[in-house]
Amino acid sequence: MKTTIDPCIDHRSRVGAERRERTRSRLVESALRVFTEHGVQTGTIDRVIRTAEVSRGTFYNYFRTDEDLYGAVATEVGNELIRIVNPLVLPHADPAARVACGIRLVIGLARGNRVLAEFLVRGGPGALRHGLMIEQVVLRDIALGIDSGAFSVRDTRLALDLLLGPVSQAFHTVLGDEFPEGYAQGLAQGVLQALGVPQSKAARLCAAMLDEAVIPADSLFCRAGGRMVR
Amino acid sequence: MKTTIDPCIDHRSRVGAERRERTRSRLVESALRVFTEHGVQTGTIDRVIRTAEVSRGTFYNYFRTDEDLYGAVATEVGNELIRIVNPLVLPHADPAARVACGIRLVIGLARGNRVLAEFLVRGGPGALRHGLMIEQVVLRDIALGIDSGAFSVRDTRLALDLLLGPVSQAFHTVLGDEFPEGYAQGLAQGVLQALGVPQSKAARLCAAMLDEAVIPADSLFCRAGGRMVR
Amino acid sequence: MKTTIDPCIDHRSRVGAERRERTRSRLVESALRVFTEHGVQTGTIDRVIRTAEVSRGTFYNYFRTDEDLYGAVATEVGNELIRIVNPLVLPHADPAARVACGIRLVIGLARGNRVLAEFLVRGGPGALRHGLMIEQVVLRDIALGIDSGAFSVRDTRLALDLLLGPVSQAFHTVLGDEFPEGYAQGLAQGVLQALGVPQSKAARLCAAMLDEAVIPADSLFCRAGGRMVR
Amino acid sequence: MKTTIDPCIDHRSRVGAERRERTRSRLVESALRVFTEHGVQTGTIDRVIRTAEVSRGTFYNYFRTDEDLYGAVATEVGNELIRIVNPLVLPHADPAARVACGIRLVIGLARGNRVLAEFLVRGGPGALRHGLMIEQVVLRDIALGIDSGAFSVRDTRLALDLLLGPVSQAFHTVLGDEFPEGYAQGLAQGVLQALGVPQSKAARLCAAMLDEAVIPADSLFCRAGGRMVR
DNA sequence: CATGAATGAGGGTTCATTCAT
DNA sequence: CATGAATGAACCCTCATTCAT
Repeated sequence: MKTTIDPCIDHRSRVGAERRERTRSRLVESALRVFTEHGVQTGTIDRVIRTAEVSRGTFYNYFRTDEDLYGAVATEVGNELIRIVNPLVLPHADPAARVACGIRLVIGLARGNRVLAEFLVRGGPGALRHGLMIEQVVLRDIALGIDSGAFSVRDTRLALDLLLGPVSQAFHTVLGDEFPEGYAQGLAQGVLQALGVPQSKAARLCAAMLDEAVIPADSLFCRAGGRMVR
Repeated sequence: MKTTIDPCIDHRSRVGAERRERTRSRLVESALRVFTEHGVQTGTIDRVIRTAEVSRGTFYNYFRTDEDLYGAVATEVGNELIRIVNPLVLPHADPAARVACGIRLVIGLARGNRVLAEFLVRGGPGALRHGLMIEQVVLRDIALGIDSGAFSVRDTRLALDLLLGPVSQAFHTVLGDEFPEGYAQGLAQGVLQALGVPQSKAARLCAAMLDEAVIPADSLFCRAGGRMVR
Repeated sequence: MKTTIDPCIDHRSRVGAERRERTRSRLVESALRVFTEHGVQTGTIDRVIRTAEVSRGTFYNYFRTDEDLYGAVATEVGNELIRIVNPLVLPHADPAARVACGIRLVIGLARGNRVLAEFLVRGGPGALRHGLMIEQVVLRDIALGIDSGAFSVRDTRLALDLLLGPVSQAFHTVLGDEFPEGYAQGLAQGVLQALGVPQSKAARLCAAMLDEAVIPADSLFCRAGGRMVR
Repeated sequence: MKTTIDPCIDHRSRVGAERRERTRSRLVESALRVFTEHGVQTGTIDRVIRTAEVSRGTFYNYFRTDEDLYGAVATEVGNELIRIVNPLVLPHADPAARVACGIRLVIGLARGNRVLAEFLVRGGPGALRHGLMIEQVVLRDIALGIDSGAFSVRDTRLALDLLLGPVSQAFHTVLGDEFPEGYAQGLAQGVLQALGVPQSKAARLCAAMLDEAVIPADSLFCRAGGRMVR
């Protein structure tokens, strides 16, 4: 009605939007923590709102159902992974190098941050399918490898299974008691060979020095309480 | 006088034991069917007893909790798998051949019987750990391959992840819409290569003719309602 | 700005707290009624929530188990008894007079309000031990009587058994078909004599006029549906 | 049909009757043990048949419901009490002496045999009402005392409450941690005084020497596993 | 938007009792 | 009579979701 109050509304709505975003983040963080500690199962919401110190009603202002929440967390986890790993993978031109690098980095991250590993394990095989990580990154490099002749596999689907399968198992191993020396390199090498990269090249690529990925202190994984291990 | 009673008692207890065994089987079958159709989640018991046409109380005469039931089913599924696949794998002396054969057979079985595939997918990664299958069969052949030098992988754990990971993903693919031509052979070949078998040998082994495994009509998988597909 | 929010919050939380208190009261009342009519046994919760016209979930927002509920009711019953009887007992300086007065009043109350009698009988001997009644009132007067030489009993435990035992039986009698003329006085006199008060004094004290205790209309006992008898 | 088989039938039926009686006894014993250890509550029958090493069906050949069983046990406990106590009470001509003697003996028995005390406590106040003990023995002596002028109480019902009340509490005390010196005599004396026996006479009667009641080794109480204490 | 009391469908478990063998 | 598998009504309890304030 009065144009003079516009800036005021603007201010209010901007403040409100920020508030809203902060609350949402708190919920996602708390949910990740809860999934990590208790798995994806019944009783989640109670724990989440207690962890986030938010009321029940507030929760439902942000997520309509618990699956909605799960999807949001999985998506953000995927995006965060990309944000951390992608910059370190992209410099490599060779698709095989990219895959090797990506696998080793992800396993390294999971080792250093149990929150991540737990979530991927607890969430089941579906956890990796949410968000955009798979689509954007893995498929991109697989396609590149097939097209360039670096991989001898012919089928995209098959390649995906040969890659994600071992990585998925790796998360289990990461959480287990014993973590064999050179496991990450070995796994990456195995995957490359499975895709058709010659053993010698695979071995060489996986033995290469690797800058360890570093999780930013303000990352979702850290905010969700992941204590750095090792 | 005394001896005339014995057979009577024997008869009674034998009849009782048989009845008991039949009921237990009905429950396990029904549970497998339910897991298959609805996944491993809440609400299981109700559905199982309805499917088995058995009272609530009867259920608890056999299984103390739903996890107990799940364990029983997983164990029996594993045992049944061994019973079917093992005889066809054992004739091969070469560990690589065994692995190739085993993988292809299992995928074939899963294709032919959705009950099996669904259960393995729905049950999550844990489903394969129950029972004795892994211990007895897979580890046996992996150890054989490592010891004989057929595989170049050094670590058992690593080898296991490189093998079970892709197979696990394969079950997903089996249930999906598209099943690429030559997928099973491709996957087996990939696994062999991952384990360090030279590409040429891997390709040859996986292209070999293979007697399709046949599921006995009285098998748990069939009793549980698996419609044969293709 | 800030201060204008506070009253709002205050208001909300006050309304919430009141509502909560009302619901809790409804549950306790209903429970007392149920214990009274059906005894303390299995099947309580269902009946309570039906009587209180409250959902199952609501019940568990207030009491974690049925024993929890029982404890709450017993405690409140005890407290209510004290609240009613104590003011009439305290004016007496003589411990023997206090005991006589207390016993007669309680029996009178039980006669006038079956809810009370039923609960004390159904709840078993443990019902009287909850809350603070015994500790605060009975033991206080017994100790007084022993110390002042009014009672010849020496042991507190013994005195308690000689007092609570007959009173406990009295509740049964109150609920029975026949209630002998002068029963309450007789019982009180017997207890005093048991404690060592001379027969003549005991008789005199128990024959004294007694203002009947009156149960406030808003008392738990009335709210729980006790129809006044006689 | 044939008269010649009569003796045979007789023999068979006699043997059968004995068998039957033995099984019934086993069940009653087991039930007493179970009531003693777990109280009178749900889950009884399972425990009883397991203790008696008898099948479910057999149980129902002897008792139609669980209350039926409880009644049988209470009755037998009462009868056994009479069988042990009565012979030691009857020699006394004075009703006051009889009551004093009876109370002291019963408390002594309960002290020496926890099975007895537990059952009487667990079973609630109703336990003493079953069977014939009360009718035959207690009432007999109370009537005697009133008629002879030994007791000044006038009402039978009142006298019963003044007697059974304290005894009932005594069972609780017997099971408690501390058992005051001279408790049994004190309680008996208190009861006598309550009934109107002069303090001096009551004190004298309760201080008299007392042959301790001895529980026959083949008594129900012993067979039910009561370890003798003290 | 925040709050938290209330909801109630949904699931799990027990146990007295029946009944075919 | 003995047996024990089967029954199912009756309970207890949880938790995702709604809604008045």
